[in-house]
Amino acid sequence: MSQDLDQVFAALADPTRRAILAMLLEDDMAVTDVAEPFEMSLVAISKHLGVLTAAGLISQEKRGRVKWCKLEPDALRDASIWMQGFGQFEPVNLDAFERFLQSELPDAVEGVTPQRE
Amino acid sequence: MSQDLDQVFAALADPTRRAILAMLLEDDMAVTDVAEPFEMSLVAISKHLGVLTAAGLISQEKRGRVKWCKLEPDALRDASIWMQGFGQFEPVNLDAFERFLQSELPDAVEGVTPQRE
DNA sequence: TCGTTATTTAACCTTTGGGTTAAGAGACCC
DNA sequence: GGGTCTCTTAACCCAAAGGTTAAATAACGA
Repeated sequence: MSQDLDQVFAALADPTRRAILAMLLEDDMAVTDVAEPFEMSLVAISKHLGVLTAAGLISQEKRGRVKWCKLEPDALRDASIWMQGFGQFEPVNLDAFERFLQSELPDAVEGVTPQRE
Repeated sequence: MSQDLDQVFAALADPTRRAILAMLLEDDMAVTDVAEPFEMSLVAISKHLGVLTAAGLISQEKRGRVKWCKLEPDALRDASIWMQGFGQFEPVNLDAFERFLQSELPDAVEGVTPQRE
């Protein structure tokens, strides 16, 4: 479905959301912990997580009072296939990927919302 | 750069723009010809082309009074690499890609902006 | 030079997106 | 039960996105 791609690409268009996905690549996380490194309210992060969930990029499971966020990389499959139709891109160049992570992981979040002090 | 990815993914999030890219996969086209199959104004298409150009996904070259639009698939490379970091996706499954094209090419544009008569 | 074709700019409108704060709902602990 | 922790909902704000029509620009063809 075309609107699935809409949602996936739109979700990926935000640097905060991409950073969240990169964090979840390491491990499942609770909402509060996801929010911790960002310079924005928990509510904002909660909304971002809602967008990611709607796009199918993560799933959220509530256990007790904490809601666990889990990466669902399969949601990227269709988008990836779509893009590959435009050209043969590297067979998983992990080095290049690492560089992206460097520029998008929590540490780099200050770059996203530049604020001194 | 993180904002490059912002622009690329944001550009891809719109079905009209993805349809345009799919059209350009076949051949370079003039702005008017790109606009022809869509049920929206030429101005709107011109703006979409501006977004695609800003994202680097196409280039536009003016020859005489017509501006030619050309696909620049390399712009997808970084985005593709980013996504592949989340999983090994099919080594270019062209069948799957064809299906996407079917659902996004001009004929399917009515599905995008559903309007009878 | 004049009308036509190709495209953009300007001005506008409405919806969506990303953020805020304040209040609410559940689950936990004592 | 009362306080606390986790997360969402509600109400709001502002900027950006996607569309419109009307007017401007620029190249062509006669």
